Amino acid sequence: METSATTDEQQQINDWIEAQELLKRRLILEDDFSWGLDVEKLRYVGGVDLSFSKDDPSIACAALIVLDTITLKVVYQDFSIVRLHIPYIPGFLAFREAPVLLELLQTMKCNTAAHHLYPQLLMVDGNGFGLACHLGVLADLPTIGIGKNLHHVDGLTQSGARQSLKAQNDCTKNLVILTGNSGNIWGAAMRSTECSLKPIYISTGHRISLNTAINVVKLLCKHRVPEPIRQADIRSREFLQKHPTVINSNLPVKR
DNA sequence: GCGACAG
DNA sequence: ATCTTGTCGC
Repeated sequence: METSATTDEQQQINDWIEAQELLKRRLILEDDFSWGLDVEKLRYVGGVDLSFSKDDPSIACAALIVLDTITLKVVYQDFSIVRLHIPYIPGFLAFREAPVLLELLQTMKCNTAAHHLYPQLLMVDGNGFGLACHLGVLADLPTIGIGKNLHHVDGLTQSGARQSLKAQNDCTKNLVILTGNSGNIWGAAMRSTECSLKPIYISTGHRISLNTAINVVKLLCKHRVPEPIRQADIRSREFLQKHPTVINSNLPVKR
């Protein structure tokens, strides 16, 4: 029995790996949108995040917020409290968090009153090469991944990234491109605020180049974490505290 | 083979 | 992700 359970889990992982391979083929790694870095044209940027209940770690509040790039104010927000059935496994975060977030996006798209605020670009917490790519392809949106930590991949490590930042001769540079052992560029580590030693990790999700992603992040960094992500983080946590028992059961439930 | 490992 | 106080500074 135990061996069959293990086999099922392994099969699950294999399915996920295959799904990721298919998604990877659909990725667009260059700028694919009509707006430039002009805030008059890039007006609405979204941010998504999940907060978890301290009592029951399977209960989460997902948030989608949209920010006006000119005022840096929140112009739209929506939340969904759900019970997650898929565990957190490093490397497979998207399979746990993407479904709720896609649903929040879909709800907004169908809402005629809010439709004009639908984000032109989405910032996702986590590293781009995981959740942000996943969401970008499935929602067909330009996405940027913002990690507060680095998921170790292709020989990259958090301490290595920090050393690279520190080792730079040019003191004015607070950004380092992260190239893995394979030669692939995975993203960038950036000190987004003068007073923050700890960098954030920026990476490409979908339909955007790393260079543009970095510039958009700089544009929206009032604090260490860019504002769309920060607001999604703050507000999802706050919503969960205010509505601790209202669980959305409209997600697929295991039977 | 083992460990490291986004949220 | 979550558990957590005070404290320093603009």
